Amino acid sequence: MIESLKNHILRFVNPSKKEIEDFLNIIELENIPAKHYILKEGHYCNYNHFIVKGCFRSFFINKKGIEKTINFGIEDWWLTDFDSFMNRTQTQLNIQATEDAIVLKVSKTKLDTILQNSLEINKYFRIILERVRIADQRRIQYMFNLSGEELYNTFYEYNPEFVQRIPQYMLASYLGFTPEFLSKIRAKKHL
Amino acid sequence: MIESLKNHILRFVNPSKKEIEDFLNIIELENIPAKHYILKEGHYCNYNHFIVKGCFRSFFINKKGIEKTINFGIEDWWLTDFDSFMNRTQTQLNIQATEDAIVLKVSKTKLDTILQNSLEINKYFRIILERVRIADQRRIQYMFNLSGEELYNTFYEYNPEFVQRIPQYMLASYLGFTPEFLSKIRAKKHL
DNA sequence: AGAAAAACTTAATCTAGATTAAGAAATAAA
DNA sequence: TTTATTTCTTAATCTAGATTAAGTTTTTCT
Repeated sequence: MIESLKNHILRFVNPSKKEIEDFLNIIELENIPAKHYILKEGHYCNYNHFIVKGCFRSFFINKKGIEKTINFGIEDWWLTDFDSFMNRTQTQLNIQATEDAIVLKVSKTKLDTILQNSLEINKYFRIILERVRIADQRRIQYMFNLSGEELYNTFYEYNPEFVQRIPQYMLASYLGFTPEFLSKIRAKKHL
Repeated sequence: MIESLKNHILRFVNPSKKEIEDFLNIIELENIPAKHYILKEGHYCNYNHFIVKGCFRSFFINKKGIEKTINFGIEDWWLTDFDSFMNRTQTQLNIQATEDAIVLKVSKTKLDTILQNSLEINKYFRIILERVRIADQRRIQYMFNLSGEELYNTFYEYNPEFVQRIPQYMLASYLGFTPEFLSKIRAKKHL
């Protein structure tokens, strides 16, 4: 189980045996059944989660009471609310498993002790965050540049298997429009 | 000049004298007159820029030929196109000074040699990127949740002085709507 | 100071996507 | 294998913001 995280780390950096063992020692394994939450609005986000298996969505509830999905996470992704995690504030986010899942989680306090001294683990998270930044920027760029229909087509093109994996209304929300509109787009595509 | 970067680093991490000197030694100073570019579409982004003074915007040109501002940067911010910087790809972005500016820039190759060995500089950039991630997530959340008018009011509330500093059409573009619509919002506010 | 360029405003018209509502399919649960 | 719950579709109506176009104000340059 923990091998998948180890492999992920070794794809990016070259820690010593001790360095990686120290890190892996603070990791906790958790099974999350579908629909269960690993973070709920109003709570403090004390963990960063590495997804071994399964799929999650993070969403918040807007003033009209509608759920807005702002991110998905699948295998080999880290998932947390950095704002709450770093600044020790109450989160506005919910993070929910969309299918049965397995995560490796690390608490803020334990992670901090590792990051205090480990060059390679710092590198690892720096590199992960650089990649996240690229993805975020690309997403913002797409949101500005593309119509709803184009957003869907682009997403489908790059993530065809993932589209099957989640309910349509979640994808609609992630792309920034209503499920009704997504239905309309799909109807148009099929004839 | 380089003091401002030094101070910024010391706000987040505690490098040894040698560690910070080694880093500062690879930094180059550059003056950028208003309207000049530090990055142009189609080029390779070989530098990360720390803004000592002035203001920049990064934008791309969409298919309709319209400039879309996706970020601003002011004093004490790092500015680059990470996608191009990390992946050595041609950038789609333009980064332009909106006023006379001074930057400290560091090349990818030199930065890499520092990041190879320096714990504290890795920490520094990791922390910066965590903060950037928080800002990006918040921005995405706002874009989904708020109407154009609310986006403007929120931005104005948190950055009143900055609104004066840039042309309105750039702000409109950054917020995701047209300058005409921003004019309408402002007209409504004033009576 | 005067001309040119850049930035901003106003108003009429148009459209992508939201909203509302009701029914149909598909999944899950009992 | 029936019932309940969740998800998806269709269609009519509505609206925030885009587009177009023309005029005005402000800034920059010579």
